[in-house]
Amino acid sequence: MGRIPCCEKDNVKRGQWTPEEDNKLSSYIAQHGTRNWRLIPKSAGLQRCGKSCRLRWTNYLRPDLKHGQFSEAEEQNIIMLHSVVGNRVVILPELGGHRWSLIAAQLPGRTDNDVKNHWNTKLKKKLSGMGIDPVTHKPFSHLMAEIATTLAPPQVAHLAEAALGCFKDEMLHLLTKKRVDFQLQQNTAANYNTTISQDVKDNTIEKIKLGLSRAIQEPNNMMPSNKPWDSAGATSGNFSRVCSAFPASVSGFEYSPPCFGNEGDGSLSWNQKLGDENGDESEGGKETRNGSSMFNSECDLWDIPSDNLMDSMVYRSS
DNA sequence: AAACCAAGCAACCGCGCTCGG
DNA sequence: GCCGAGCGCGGTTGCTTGGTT
Repeated sequence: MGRIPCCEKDNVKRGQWTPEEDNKLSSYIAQHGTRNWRLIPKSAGLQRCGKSCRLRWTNYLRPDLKHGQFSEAEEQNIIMLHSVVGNRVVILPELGGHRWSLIAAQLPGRTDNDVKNHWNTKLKKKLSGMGIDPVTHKPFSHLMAEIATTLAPPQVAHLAEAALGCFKDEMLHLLTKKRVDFQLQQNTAANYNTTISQDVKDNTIEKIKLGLSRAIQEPNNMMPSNKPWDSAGATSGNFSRVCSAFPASVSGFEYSPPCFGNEGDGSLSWNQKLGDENGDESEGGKETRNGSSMFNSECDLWDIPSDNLMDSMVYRSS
């Protein structure tokens, strides 16, 4: 019981659109509108599937579309809106839309495909790099602490070890690729104004690796030695010490997206606790600082209560 | 200079919903 | 109420491009 295909695939061209095809489609739609997508390709003289024409029009040819880079304000909007609607995909149809289309509706000239691609390729990584889970918009350290409260004491130790293992690769990648380069730049500019040898670079990488391996190999230092694990709070607190083993770029801030409130006080701040030792000038630090300014800018979207936001979105999209 | 790799983007696919007959 | 066509959505794929080795 297969679904009827939207067109005969044999006679249909696929892949990249040519400028001629774009012109044909644009001029046809300008004259006749987008009444019936199945008929459009035939009438416009295109060997394309109607669905393909619709996609090309809605994602690329529509005259009101904005092409090019996303601005920082747009990125703020996407992140903030995603934190509100990102986990509500099930109930969104009741609100008259789906996740990406709802978000795109708040960004004039951007399509859902644009927003989705930008999220998947850039923003997810950006948040991850800041130590924030792009799905829940909570700091990884908070998530780990939450999980830890549900586990028995021995499992917490294993979790911590596993977490360190999971983050190790990511952190090594970030640190060795970005931080080292940045440190090298700093050293070069500030101190010596000379070319750093490959030996120094390798040495720095080795130091970072060593630090991470130590963190993994010495779980006892992070765990209480003789206290009973009698309460969830204690477990969570202990786990935060485990989390403190992560570099500042991962665990050194508090993040409170609007959709989750702030566990009591309701403030919506993003408080970067900048370390005062060696890691301060790292790329990671820079990135988090950008994040900080990002969420405390003049138009501070984090200060919009989520309910107001949803109201406004439903109102505007209806 | 060539090969390889990763990121970004455009396009495709399949599923679910809506609406008209 | 049922059925099928059409549309829209999210997930995924594959091509292109730029950077690195």
